Amino acid sequence: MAYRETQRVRRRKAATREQLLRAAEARVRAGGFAALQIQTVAADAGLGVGTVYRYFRNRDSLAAEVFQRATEREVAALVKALAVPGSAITRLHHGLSVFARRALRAPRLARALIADPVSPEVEAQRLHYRRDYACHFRTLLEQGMESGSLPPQPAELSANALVGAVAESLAGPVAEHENESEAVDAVCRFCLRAVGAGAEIPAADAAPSLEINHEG
Amino acid sequence: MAYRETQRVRRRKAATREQLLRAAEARVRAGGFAALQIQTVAADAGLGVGTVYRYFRNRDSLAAEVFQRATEREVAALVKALAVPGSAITRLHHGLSVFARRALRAPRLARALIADPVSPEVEAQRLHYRRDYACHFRTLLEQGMESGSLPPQPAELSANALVGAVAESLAGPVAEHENESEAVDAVCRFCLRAVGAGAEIPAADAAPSLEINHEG
Amino acid sequence: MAYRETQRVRRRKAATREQLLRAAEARVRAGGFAALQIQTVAADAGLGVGTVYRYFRNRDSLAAEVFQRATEREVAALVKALAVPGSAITRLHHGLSVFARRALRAPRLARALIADPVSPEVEAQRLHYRRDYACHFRTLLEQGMESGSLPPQPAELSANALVGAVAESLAGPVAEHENESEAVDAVCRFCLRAVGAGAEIPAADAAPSLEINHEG
Amino acid sequence: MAYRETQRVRRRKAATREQLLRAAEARVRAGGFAALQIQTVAADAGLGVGTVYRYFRNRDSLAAEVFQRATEREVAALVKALAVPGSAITRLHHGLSVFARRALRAPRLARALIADPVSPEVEAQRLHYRRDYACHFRTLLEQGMESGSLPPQPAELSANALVGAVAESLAGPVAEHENESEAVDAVCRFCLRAVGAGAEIPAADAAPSLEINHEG
DNA sequence: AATGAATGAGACTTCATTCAT
DNA sequence: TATGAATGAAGTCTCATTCAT
Repeated sequence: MAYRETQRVRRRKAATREQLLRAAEARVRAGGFAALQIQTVAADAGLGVGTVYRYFRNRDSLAAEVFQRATEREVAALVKALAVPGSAITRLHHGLSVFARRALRAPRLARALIADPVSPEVEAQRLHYRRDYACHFRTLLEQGMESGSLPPQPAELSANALVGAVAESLAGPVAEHENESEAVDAVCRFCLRAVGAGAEIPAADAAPSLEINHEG
Repeated sequence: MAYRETQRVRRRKAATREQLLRAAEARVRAGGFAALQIQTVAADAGLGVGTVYRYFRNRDSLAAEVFQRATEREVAALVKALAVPGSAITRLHHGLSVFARRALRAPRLARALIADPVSPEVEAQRLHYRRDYACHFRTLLEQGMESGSLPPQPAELSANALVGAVAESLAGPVAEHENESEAVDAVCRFCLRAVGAGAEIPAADAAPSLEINHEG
Repeated sequence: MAYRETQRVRRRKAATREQLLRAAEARVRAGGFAALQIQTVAADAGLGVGTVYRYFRNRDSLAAEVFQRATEREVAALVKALAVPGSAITRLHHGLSVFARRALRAPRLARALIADPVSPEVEAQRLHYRRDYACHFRTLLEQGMESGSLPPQPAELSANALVGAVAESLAGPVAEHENESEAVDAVCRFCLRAVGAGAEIPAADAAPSLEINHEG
Repeated sequence: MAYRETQRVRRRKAATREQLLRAAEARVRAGGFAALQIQTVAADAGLGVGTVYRYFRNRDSLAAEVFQRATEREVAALVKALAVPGSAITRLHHGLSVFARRALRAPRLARALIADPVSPEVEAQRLHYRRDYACHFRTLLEQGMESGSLPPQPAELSANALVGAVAESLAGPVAEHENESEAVDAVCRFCLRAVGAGAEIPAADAAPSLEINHEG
């Protein structure tokens, strides 16, 4: 009756890891990366401190994985949003809209991913994933420039500026808005104008209205 | 005699306070608010730790004042930049250009003021001063809208978006640029288009070229 | 059938125990008793940590047994070396030579057995086995004294001093030697003189040259 | 009334440092370097944990200094003992006698200095100081060899062997002795014979009888 | 019987703050 | 008034041991 890593155990382990990551992300979501503390996370997950170290080499590794997962989720949501038919500008609009909405719903998390001071290990993740993220905006911008529908501009810088504009206005520490939808619309218009697509901004009532699934 | 003594003392106290604030800001400039540590600051200023507590109630108070002074300096620089003759858009352009350049020269400080996680006490300062800061952009935007040279838009949100766009693209953790002047120009154009002044963007060689005095 | 089953099981259990002890000793050999960690040993042996506790009550028990086996092996090697024909001094020379060579080949292990700080449980083992070990030297010394070929001396103390002299000079933390054989010879001469057999030291080329089998 | 580091404060600081080093050494003296724990030492010294770190960079630094001081004291005692008039052998005898007595009085400390496993930082100290220590024995041995009163032998190895012989027989984990003076005498004789000075060993009642001051 | 996931006591270290000088 | 010595709460990480599977 030798020990076998049963299906059940494996599932439980995966669940524990998941639990830890969820607890960790919940903390980050509420208080940024400074709030990701081993003891707290362990307690939140209903586990012992030592257990955390069975699943993650150290605090930074846990933080890096929280970062990675959250960012990948954002990237996935963006990619999905961009997968609509239409011109580069239309798709950019969709992407911005989704990004904006998500930032609005989880502002502290958005800031954490975009601007929180983090350890070098996590910073590396940031560089990696942000490049990935910005890349999608960049590609659209380049398409738009090629087709002549967007004026020439440094795509990389514009992409970062878009991220900054949305994040700061909707999820920044001083952000404030009465009506969420209006804020999203306004930021989208701001961004589209910013990249030079102002003329083609659809009417407000034609704005993309996608459902958002924050766990997706 | 007694009076002069008092005055001399008062002057010395002011100088000590100044020293501490300078040392503290230098740290923030290099490593954000996390780098503002009492012992380090005291040592940098050539003073004792206890002395810090004679001039500031606690670490947060010191941080708040560093924050305040730095922001006030930024506001002053902005106000000065906006004090040029010309249309709202021209002045906005000047303001953005100055803001961008300053962010570029002191990126870590810019991030610290705009996005670093801080204690509630400092966060209050942020709210106060950022409102002040954005107000100047807002006023110009409102003027532009009134005169019809800018399309209608929520001024507050646009102002924040401008700050975010500049900060993230020039001073953000992923910011990267080969040529500083070009980056500044590009961001300015991005911003002017964003607020709807795209058509009136001056040629690059007509861009405002102001000297910057970082201590000013 | 049932009997053979039992025997097979018994053999397997013995093999597992052996595996653990081997892995544990390997660690001690490399890093002393501090390097004997349950998790490491289990992993090295390709077994689970829980399994370790099936075969040993706790860490100290495992350490004690590692200690015992290693010391017994040393004692056996010594006894074998002493089982040569010849005078007490000749045999002592053989013994020292073997001891020295073994210490030289496994210095960290030698230090672990002789000097590493260990738990009281293991310390008890040390006392027991070291007495056993020294006993053989002691016996020879006493024979030598009786026969008049060695001057009177407290045999127990001399025996310990011999162990210390060899261990420290060949396996001590500051030990250093260019040529192993010469070092062994030199220590042997040192020891023989120490016990008062200086005059009878054989020429270097007549030194005993025994094969050493470290697993034996 | 500017703060001045008064004589009194300076003295108190020195006293605190001393207190910490004493407490630390006391622990080492009782339980080896493993017993040198920050919390324990702080408590023993009647100080807070943080205070330890005002005086020592970290645990290893404290350990290194304990090591250094203790070893320097041993070296000094040895040097003083060797500063008697007489032949190399006479002086060697004095030195061994002092070394032996000190090892006997503080056996755990002696073992800690000579054989305890320590961090690389402390190990470096060991190498440095042991070389220093052995050097004195070595010099005498070399003098003896030159003058023909000692047979040729590798001085370095002999010196280490002397240290090992004394330490193991008097301070080793298995050391045991009814009469301290006799043990010291016996070891000295053992050592003198070992280096080839057997014939010149003074009568037991002519053995050097130096006072020992362990704090000296 | 074997396993390894879970545990938590215990060690180290940092840094804001206090207080005697 | 200025100082910096002293403090200890809080955070990270390790590793022997237990226990459900």
